[in-house]
Amino acid sequence: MMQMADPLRTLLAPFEAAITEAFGPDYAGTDPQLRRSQQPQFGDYQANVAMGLARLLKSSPRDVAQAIVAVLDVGALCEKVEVAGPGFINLTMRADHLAAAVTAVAADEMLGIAQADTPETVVVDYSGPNVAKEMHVGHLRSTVIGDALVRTLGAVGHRVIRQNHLGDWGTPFGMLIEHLVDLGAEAGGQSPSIGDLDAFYQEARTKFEADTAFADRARARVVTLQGGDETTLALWRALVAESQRHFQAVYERLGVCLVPEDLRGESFYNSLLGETVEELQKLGLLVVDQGALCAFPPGFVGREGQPLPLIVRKSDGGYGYDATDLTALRFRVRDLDARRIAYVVDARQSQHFAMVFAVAEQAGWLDGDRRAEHVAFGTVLGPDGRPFKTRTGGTVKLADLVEEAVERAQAVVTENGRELDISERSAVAHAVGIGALKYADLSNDRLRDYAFDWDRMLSFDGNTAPYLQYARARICSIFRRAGEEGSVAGSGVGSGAGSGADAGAVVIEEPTERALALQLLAFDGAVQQTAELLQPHRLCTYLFDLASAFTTFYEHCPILRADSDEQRRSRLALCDVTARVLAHGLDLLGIEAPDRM
RNA sequence: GCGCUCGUAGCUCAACGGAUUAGAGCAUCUGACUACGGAUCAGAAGGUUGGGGGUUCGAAUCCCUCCGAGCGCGCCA
Repeated sequence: MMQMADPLRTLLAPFEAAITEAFGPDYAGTDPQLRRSQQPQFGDYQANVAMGLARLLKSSPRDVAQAIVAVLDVGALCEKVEVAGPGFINLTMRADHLAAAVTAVAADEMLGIAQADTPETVVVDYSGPNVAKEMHVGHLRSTVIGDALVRTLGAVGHRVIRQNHLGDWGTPFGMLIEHLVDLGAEAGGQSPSIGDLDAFYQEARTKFEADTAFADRARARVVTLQGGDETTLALWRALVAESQRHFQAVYERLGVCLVPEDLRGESFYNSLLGETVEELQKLGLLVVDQGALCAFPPGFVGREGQPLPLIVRKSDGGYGYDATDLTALRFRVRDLDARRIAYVVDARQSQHFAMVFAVAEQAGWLDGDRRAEHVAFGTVLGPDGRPFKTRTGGTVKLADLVEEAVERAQAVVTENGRELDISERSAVAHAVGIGALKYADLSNDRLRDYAFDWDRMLSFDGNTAPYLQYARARICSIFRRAGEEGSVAGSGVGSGAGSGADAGAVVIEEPTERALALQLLAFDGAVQQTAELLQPHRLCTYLFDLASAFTTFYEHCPILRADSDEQRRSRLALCDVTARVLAHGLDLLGIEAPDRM
């Protein structure tokens, strides 16, 4: 375990000790409320605890702050500690300590990311496409946000279980299977390639609505499917397999972690639905209402003010998604032993999940130790401020979106890329296009709707993936140059990050070096916050600020032409850590960082 | 009708209940280069944080209310 690098962590213990010493054991464990200072004039960090504490102590905030500072032992860390304003404690770090802390980060494979004291099993439910339908822009957010959370939660030491809640069961499959039969699948024994999944779905739907005989067959087919008829199941499996090939192709193109083993579709829970009903019934949580078996979680009312049910079993004896979601939650708690379950699903389903979670709490599946969270997100909007559609008003297919992103990136890279051969140019276009697409989604607060804009997301200026990738590529270029100058044999750019072969001990002298160091040390905090709040945009903001801090440093501080060899090696070390943090941070977002662009 | 979410600079977005001056990026205007990658940097201008109350030493943030936008609200998922 590396020593703590982030001063916000290092300062914690001295502050807690000082608070206890100043005010007695009753105040042990008081949060000192340490923060980065917003402005340089207020130091590097500040503690805001005095204002709140003054209220409890019936004292003035400044006196409380003074009392803490009087016994605060941070001489090895800080060069200045002062009480300011209403009672802020402003801390200015010693340059040698910052330098040592950055050096510690450089020596750490995790770049300062602390591992959870008590690792938890976290289930992340994301992507969730529907069989026989192509993934569309609506699946982009769930897939991209979920994947970033999977990576980030894993990075802080949790055991992450991915669950792709495939829509592979239910009433639509009657018509889909009948349509498949009409196409001759049953006779030939070989499933036809579905090709255009959406067209297939639409054809089935059209027939279902126009042809009553077909509709009757479809409804009957649902019953035989759920009854376990082998012939029907074979057709269903063919349908699912064909769809899975499509999904997996998109996942691989998009570079998300999901693999076939992560698929746990609705059909999986079919055999467990009865147990769920039984258990809820024993607990006395179910009542029959209008022929359906319902749970009525308290506090939810419908249009007429009547209690709103979760329909655990429909009046026709079948099961809907209320039952499936309850069963899936129970399975995740009981069989997967989840402590935390994150549902990365559209915000429009918030009431549904609130009700599912409420019933799960009544059933004792969730409690203080086991929590479920709806990681809700808003809609992707087009230029008109309405949900993003194609020019003809159709849904935007995810696969098309991905290809267009790569094509547009290809054009930009071709225009600007230097010394890149064809194959490298293509790889860079892929990294930039996919990165831009993902970053545009991740960099906004997920709860808000966001406006989709190709030009903005692919710009090299502003809070975009290309800007971050470019900042890192420039650093790689410095190391290539350093290598060419022959100062250190074998100095090159590693695949994952910059190379530190030419780097030495960090020395902090210039203000821009100091600002960069402070930002580098905040990586851990940004990652922890992202994992705790499940908000990837926090990591995006951090990385953008880091890239900005780097370019400022880069403008002000000559690196290869530094005044001394020691200074040069120190600055190369800062470059190296910056490149590695950028690459690692982007990787946590599921974004590649090419060495050259 | 009830409920959920959102409302911050011309545009796109940040901001853990904290500091005189609410931050960035686009766009606009000024500057700086034969460059450690100009796919850059420095600076200016631009906001009664939708309106109004309240809590607090301190509010964009918490509470109430009104206005506006979006989305939900019984057997589809």
